[in-house]
Amino acid sequence: MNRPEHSATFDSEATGGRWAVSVGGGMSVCPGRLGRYRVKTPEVYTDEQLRVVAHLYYREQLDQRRLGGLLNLSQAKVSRMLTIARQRGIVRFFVAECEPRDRDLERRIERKFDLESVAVVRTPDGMTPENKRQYVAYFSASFITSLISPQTKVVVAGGRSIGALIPRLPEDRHRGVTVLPALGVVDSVVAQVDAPELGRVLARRWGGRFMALDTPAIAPDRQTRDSVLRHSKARLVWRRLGQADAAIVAVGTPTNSVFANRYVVSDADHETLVGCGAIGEMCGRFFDRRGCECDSPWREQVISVELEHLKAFPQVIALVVGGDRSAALTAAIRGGLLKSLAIDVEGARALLEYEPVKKPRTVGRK
Amino acid sequence: MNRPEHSATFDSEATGGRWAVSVGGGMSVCPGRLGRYRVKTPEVYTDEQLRVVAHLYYREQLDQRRLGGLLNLSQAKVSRMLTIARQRGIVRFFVAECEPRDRDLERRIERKFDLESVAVVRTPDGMTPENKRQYVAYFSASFITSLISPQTKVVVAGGRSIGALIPRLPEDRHRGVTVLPALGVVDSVVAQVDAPELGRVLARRWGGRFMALDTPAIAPDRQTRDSVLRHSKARLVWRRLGQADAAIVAVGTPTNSVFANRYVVSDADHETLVGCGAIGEMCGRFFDRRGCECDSPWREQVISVELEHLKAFPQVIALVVGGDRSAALTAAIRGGLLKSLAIDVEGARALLEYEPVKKPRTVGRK
DNA sequence: GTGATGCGTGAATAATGATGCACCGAAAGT
DNA sequence: ACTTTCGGTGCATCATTATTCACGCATCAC
Repeated sequence: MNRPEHSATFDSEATGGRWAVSVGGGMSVCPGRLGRYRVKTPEVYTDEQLRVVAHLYYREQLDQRRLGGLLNLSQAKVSRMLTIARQRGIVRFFVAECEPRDRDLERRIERKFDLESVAVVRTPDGMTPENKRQYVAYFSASFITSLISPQTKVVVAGGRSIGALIPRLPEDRHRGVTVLPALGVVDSVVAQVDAPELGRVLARRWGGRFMALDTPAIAPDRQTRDSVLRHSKARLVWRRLGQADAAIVAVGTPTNSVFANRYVVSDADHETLVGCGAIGEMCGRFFDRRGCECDSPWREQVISVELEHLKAFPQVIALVVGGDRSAALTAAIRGGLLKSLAIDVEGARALLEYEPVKKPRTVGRK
Repeated sequence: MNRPEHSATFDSEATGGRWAVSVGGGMSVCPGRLGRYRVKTPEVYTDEQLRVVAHLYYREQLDQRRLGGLLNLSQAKVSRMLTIARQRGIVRFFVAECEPRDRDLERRIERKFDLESVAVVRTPDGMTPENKRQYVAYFSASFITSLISPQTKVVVAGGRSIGALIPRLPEDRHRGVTVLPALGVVDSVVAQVDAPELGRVLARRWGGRFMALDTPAIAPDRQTRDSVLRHSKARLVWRRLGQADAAIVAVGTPTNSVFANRYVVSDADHETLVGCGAIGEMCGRFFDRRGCECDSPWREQVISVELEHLKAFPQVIALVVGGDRSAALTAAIRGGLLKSLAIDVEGARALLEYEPVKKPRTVGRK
């Protein structure tokens, strides 16, 4: 009981994807597996037929069921025809330009700090910090992904920002990286945002393998740490940490770090650290305003990737949300700890405006 | 729930504007009561917010739930924001132009027959007759509506075509017409497409009132008819029929009319009618090729609007689907029975090509 | 203050759209 | 000729989106 639908003609610029989207003046049909479909889904429907269906659906606003009734098509068929109509560009969506990144700030930061690449994400006003993290994570995900080569070793730190980031990273089964956590388990109570957890997820996501670092992030004292590293099989992993190709890290402050938040950084500890000149933290290690690790007892207890190693990585990307990290960030950058940065507008502005208390003793670039 | 054959469904409550649609080069934000909303729903959201949501939804293809999670909005809110984004034109749909009407044929018919206005609807190939009716009805609905002034008296005939039309007529609570059926009940078994039924529906649809004609469409004989009209209170209604401002009618043939289809038009009757020169039918009345009512017994028994009255109406719109009505149509037009016409391409072509023949042999018999 | 009134909201729910699946017929392969 | 393959289809079902509903919070009139 059907349409003698036949009258093959025209050029169907078949496209994969689902929605033909156009933005601003130009128009970009969504990508996808073109050639395949071109062959697999030939001219089953006339452009004219699709136009009619599209017209009735989008302009006349008939729902698919009614529309099908009118043209004697099943609802499923209408749905499929609409998909094809979008693919062929018979229907296009124009979305007002919304540039989620501030290119200008990016340039300025890149120039000022001589960073490899910077993403500054515009966050809508009135977001809660958590929203902001999610938002920035979302919009910097592809940026960050693009900075990491397939088949490499990637170190992943923990924290809420990175915790927000990982699930947004585009799945990519062919990236096949080796993921290592920047540090071990911080607490017996495993948090979702601990580096090992995140690493595991990332490895799964990118179809890579994960190497666990089954050590505590912090040992009670130096001896313990050394023996852990000497005897444990984790030693291997730990050493590989130093030879990774890239790292995705967050930047903390003495008052706001993984440890400060979840741990024992007593007021006393805090004072000690500040006394040592600590101004920021990365991967569990505190550094001064030159970006050099502080020579505090912490240093002897932490089991994580070393700052000196980070410096040597071809790529180290920091994900920072918020405007209270300028000092730490500046220090880390000046110290050559970072190569790239993803940050929100607020943070970017603060960073640009931040003036180190003392003369910025620009430690040479990496 | 499958194939509702043809919808006995109601009207889809056109809920104001749902989609901002743009076509071709121009762009029209969906109508609806913008002004109203503009006032009722002032700048609750900034354009920027809407852009972000629209971007994430249309370009990044997040579903509303995920998107809401990202921005900390309920799914419902996202849905509403998208609606507003469409209304404000932040999102626009471009649909390839699809001209459902054939302007050229319309011109030619208007010119050739000196009709007031003509709509020729392009029907896709391979439709069943029922589909075609639905389709033509759909696309001629606004055309027909535009020809009928508010606050006037409208006569409505029956039949499948008009039955398909009525539910497609745009709702318009301010039209406030008075609807009268072209004729009474044809049978004790009321069909959905009988004039009284259709009239009722139309009146509801246009927020007007309906005047019932509680008489049979056909009386057994002249006496009965006269007495029905004399005594019945329907007389009033019947007389008003003659004073209406507009009519929406179909055109039948002696072999294919309301009566032929549903009733007693025996072969004998048929012969009688043809003998009288009947070539077409409208509102239960048969006419010859000059458009004059045939002087057959039928004429004395029918209780319906008179052709002479139709002639006097400022507006009479015929809705015709199919190419087998050319003779009847030509006669009706030549006789001045019609002012406007809505027809499909096939019918239009047939009409233009049709050449009246002297011999009443023209009526193709089946 | 004390209701009214209106607007915006999320949760629940209804409506609508997309898709997995089995089936069918045509064309290709054996 | 028979079998296989493959695109295309409708149905049933699942997923997503729109809307209904009751509520909370503000403003406004009394």
